Amino acid sequence: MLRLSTKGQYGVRAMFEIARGYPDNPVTIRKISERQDVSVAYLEQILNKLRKAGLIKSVKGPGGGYLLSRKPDNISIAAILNELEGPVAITSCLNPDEGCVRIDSCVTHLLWKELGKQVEAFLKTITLRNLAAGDFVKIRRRKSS
Amino acid sequence: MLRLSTKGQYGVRAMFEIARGYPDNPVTIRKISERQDVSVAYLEQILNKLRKAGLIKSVKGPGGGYLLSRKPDNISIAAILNELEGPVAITSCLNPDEGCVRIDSCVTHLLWKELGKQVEAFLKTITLRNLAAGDFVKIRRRKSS
DNA sequence: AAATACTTGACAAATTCAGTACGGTATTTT
DNA sequence: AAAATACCGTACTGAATTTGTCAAGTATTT
Repeated sequence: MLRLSTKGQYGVRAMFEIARGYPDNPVTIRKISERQDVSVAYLEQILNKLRKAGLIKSVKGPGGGYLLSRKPDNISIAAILNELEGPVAITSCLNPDEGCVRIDSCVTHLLWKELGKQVEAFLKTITLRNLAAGDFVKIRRRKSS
Repeated sequence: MLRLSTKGQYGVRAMFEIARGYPDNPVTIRKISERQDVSVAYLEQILNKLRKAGLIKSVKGPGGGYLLSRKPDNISIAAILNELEGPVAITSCLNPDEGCVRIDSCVTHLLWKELGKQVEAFLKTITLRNLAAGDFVKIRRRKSS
């Protein structure tokens, strides 16, 4: 359950590759494709979205490719996934675009909302730099009510 | 992103209704259907799985219905969703049944694994009793590395 | 001018989801 | 015993989503 689409997965991996060229060594789509084993055509769709979102910028011509727009420790996994898959929404009625007819009577509404918040918070704490270094934030649980 | 299927959602809501009859007041499918606005036929599929998993038991005949097998504070949301949707697996390669060909080279493997663990841990702390009472565990974040 | 790269939109096969339909079986009440 | 009530199980299907591919551009540098 709770699976992420391939677009999101590939997107993060692509960003990781682009981060390797930071700050001024453009990485071509072809290189990303080879290293991460994803087709060039599919990557184009993904990178296009990320570029429009301002997370990366492109340099044309020979020697060109993609570059990070910001520092690796300033780009979170949450930011990447948000562009490719939209915000975390455990249920469709939690999606801002849709709406919930039975919020008041729904006993689970708050539960899913809270879960979504937890996930989002976690993904916000992980940046491309953390990813490259392999160090993730550990969370300590504690009852509060 | 990260949406839960309706089976999981309806399953939790159905369990909530059954919990209302705890400890010895069987709740019929029809009642659950009316209260939660889910078709009887669809609920049958869902409750069947939960019964086989031992979370609920059924009483036949007039006056019959479904009962919780254990105390409400001993049934977690994680347990319910696990039966209906399988374990949390952010990526298909984290599903125990499948497998990952590129674990070693995959930079994101640990990230998704960690996220899955966090989600699972959260859902384990919430029980049907918490759900009925509306009190959820709050988590406090803290850097550890 | 050629080579290299990025850009865009349409399209389609495959998979998953959400739910229905139907034909049972078991138990209790009258 | 029969009727009523309730659960059990499989098969099927229409719709939506996912996961890509394909084709035909446009832009920039050497």
